[in-house]
Amino acid sequence: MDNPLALKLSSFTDLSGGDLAALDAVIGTPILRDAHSDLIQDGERPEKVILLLRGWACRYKVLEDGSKQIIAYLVPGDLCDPHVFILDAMDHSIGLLTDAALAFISRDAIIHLTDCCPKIARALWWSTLVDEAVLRHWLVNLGQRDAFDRVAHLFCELWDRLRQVGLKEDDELEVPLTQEQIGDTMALTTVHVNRVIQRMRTEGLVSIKRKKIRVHDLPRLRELCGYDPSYLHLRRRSQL
Amino acid sequence: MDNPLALKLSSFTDLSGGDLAALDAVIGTPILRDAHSDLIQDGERPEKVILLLRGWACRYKVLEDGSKQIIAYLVPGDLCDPHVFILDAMDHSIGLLTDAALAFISRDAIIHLTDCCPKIARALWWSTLVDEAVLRHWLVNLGQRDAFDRVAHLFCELWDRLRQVGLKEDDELEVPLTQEQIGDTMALTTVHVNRVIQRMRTEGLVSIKRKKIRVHDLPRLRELCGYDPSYLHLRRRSQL
DNA sequence: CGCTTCATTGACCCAAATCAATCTACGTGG
DNA sequence: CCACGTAGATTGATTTGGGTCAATGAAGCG
Repeated sequence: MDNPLALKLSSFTDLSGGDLAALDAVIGTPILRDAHSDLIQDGERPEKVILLLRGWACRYKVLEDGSKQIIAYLVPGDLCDPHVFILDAMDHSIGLLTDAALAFISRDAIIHLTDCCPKIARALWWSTLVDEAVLRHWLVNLGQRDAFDRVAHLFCELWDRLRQVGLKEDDELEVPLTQEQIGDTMALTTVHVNRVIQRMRTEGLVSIKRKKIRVHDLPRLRELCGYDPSYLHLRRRSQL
Repeated sequence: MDNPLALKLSSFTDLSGGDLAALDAVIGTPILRDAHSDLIQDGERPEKVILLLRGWACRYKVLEDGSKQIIAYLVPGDLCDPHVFILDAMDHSIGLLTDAALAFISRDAIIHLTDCCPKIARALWWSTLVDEAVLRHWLVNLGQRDAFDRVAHLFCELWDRLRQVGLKEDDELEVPLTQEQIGDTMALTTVHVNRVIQRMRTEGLVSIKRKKIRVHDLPRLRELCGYDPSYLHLRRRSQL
């Protein structure tokens, strides 16, 4: 299966052949975009739903004083706001962190998809609820945890999310983020992110290869920061 | 109109008489509960959707080390997670901050309501998207703003949300929260919240009457903290 | 080879935390 | 009616995690 959305939704529900075909149909020809371009900007009115097929993106908000907060990461298989048409205008931007392949899905196609395939509708709901749970978890991170635990939690979460869409077969995680981006995510300065990662490195938890951070020792990282992945709701509700 | 949910949804869409009747029907006899009790706890599986009719509640998460983060406030008219049945278990708790009146709505009643009344279904969707926008805004607050601005933003938001459900006719806002609760919300210690509020008091922005904080000078508070309420999406999308 | 983008390091600073008392207003039982 | 207990608000002294500022590497690239 090379449709990361289908793969992600499958981790929640059993999709039929028809469901899978419907999910493939909405994608069409992938559109390629370069890193650092914005998919949609704060204040714009979205006309399409964006599905990320390859690469990484993020939601972010820039304040008047120039400070920036990354609000969420989008990885392959993530669909931004299937029901965003209801609102008037975006209250944040979505930008690409890497080169990416995208599918732009029209409002009508989304409506058709959910009307035809109740399982998909339900699975998209689930996905939306998980996105919200992740947001709540980030809020708890920023509010209550120190710098080390914040960064460690981020790595643990990305590990689990990438594994869910089949992008992690090995036992290492490669993080394609600059230390500045990690800082904008966890509300730390580049300098401090660097010091945290230094510490992780001297403790043998991560290493740097070609400017990319690699996480080796996930079990110990999890234990050190008290990570509990239940908020990702990776298991489906038993009776469904 | 004494149904705060109907009032809230009306601010987004025009509800018919039938819609209003349907919304009244799901409420039934309000249930009274005392402050400080939990409506649902972390790890439990919700069986009913909770509608808050009177009083204040909050979502919160307690960490292993005992620290607590308030994740959201629920005020009259707020419905928690209309689609929470999809998930396996709660990843946070919901507790009452004041004495309250509630309606517990069954899963079937929610499904019936949304199946019969497409306008209500859409308005509930809108409400869910606004909740998520508020959460994103809080994340930006915790990550990028200093103590004064965080507390000021909270007051401004509560002002707008209460006005939306008809609980604010005068030009003052009474905040029924302890300084400790404000601290747990904005990730500050009680001591520091107190100092921030002292400052607001000496600058004539708020006052304390009978242990309740009262906000007088909203315009200046808004200006001082750079508050922009667009994230609450109080205006409906024009063409709907 | 010179840019440019990231990563790294050191010296110093500050907003907010911590610790530790008070103070105040209620509410309650006697 | 009052002494007492308790939750919450205040205040002061001190500490600290992380920020700020300012260079210095180091790798990739046109």
